[in-house]
Amino acid sequence: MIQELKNNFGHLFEAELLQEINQVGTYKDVAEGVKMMEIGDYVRSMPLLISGAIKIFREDNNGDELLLYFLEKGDTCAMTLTCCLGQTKSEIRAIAETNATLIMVPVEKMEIWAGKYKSWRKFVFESYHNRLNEMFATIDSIAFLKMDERLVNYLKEKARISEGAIIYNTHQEIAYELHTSRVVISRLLKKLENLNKITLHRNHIVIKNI
Amino acid sequence: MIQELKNNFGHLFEAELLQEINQVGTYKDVAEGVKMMEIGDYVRSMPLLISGAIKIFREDNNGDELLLYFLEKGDTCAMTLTCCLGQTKSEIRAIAETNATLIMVPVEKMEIWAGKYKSWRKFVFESYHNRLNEMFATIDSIAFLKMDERLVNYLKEKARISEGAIIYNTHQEIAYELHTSRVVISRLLKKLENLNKITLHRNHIVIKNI
DNA sequence: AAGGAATTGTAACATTTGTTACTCCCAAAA
DNA sequence: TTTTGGGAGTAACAAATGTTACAATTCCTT
Repeated sequence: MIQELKNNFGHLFEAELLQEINQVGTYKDVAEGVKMMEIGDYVRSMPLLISGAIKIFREDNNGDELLLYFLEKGDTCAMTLTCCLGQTKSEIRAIAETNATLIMVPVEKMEIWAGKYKSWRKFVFESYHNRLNEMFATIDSIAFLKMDERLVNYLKEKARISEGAIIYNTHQEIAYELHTSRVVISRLLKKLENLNKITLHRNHIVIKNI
Repeated sequence: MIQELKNNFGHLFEAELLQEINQVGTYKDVAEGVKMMEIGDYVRSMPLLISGAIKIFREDNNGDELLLYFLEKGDTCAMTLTCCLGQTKSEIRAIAETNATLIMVPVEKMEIWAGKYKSWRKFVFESYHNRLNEMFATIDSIAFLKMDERLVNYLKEKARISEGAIIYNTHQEIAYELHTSRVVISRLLKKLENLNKITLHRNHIVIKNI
């Protein structure tokens, strides 16, 4: 038994299902920055995230992109879940935000286990539920908040994900993820620095008090 | 057997499941404008939509609201699906956009059928998939489009839903659903009228060519 | 018919966000 | 050491959206 499997999913799945996952699943390491799924891709296996974080993007026809949410330990990809069954293409892009480890499960198992294991159904439904809620949060953010508030939320979330007070991003990168321009981000970050909430450095930002 | 059940879901579900739905489900009529679910509500039964349309709203702490998407014939509510299992509260508000008819199924059945019927699992997964895609479309709209384009999309969708070229809404109502102000909507509608795409009237809008 | 409320049109202005342009600074490469 | 390129700061301006105010019209109620 892969120990990480038991550690991260042991409380969710019964022993028999854990055994099955262990047999058919393959362990996989992904380095920070690696693109794990592209818009239009077909999905052949389902990832169970053991450690690290994955960021999920949406992109429009002009190549403008927007960060939707992060996947973390214990999560799975909602896109995969339905793409397998419906044979449809991915609507999102997935990039490793940090180094990540995951277990890949062949898609055929998904439907089989859904009929066989109640705990698996529960896991899948809850995954959907979580993803829907993340989407609601994203919509709230872009619909109801102004850019300065969105930026603060972004910084908080990044700090939480990376488990530290330093965010290693350029202003340009932040601008892409929030779908705005570098100048706007620089402007707002400077305001936050003047409010003594952060300090700015080349290539990184230190969170002090936001 | 309720005839509408067979007509709308007969191609999705096997005979045995249809029988079960028929036995435990209750037929329900909802008049246009009626609020069917409020944010914070607990959900006790699952609706299968037979006819009409239901609009789904998100609202922030200040009472600002935003139209997310419409449910139509053959759809069900994704919120219900997870709220039942997880015993969590609704994150959305549902209002009948037109007169609607639906079949209400007790929540207990959902999980039972998910173990028993492959067609039910397929239906539930596809419902989630459809809802996620609606959410993506909503996010695209508010993140990447300007208000004039959002308004055009809104008018198209409304016309499609109501199956006619006349939209019975005031500018104020449209403003609420798109989360902007009445003046902005009046301004943009007037532009569309000048482009000969619509004609404006008190309490309704005629779509000509958009 | 008169009064009042709701709906729409429109001007003027404020705010937010996006764009362009230029500078300086830092770090890595030559 | 010098060069080069990316990152960041900032001003000036443009565009989109939001706000306030008021007038005109229509419809409903009295």
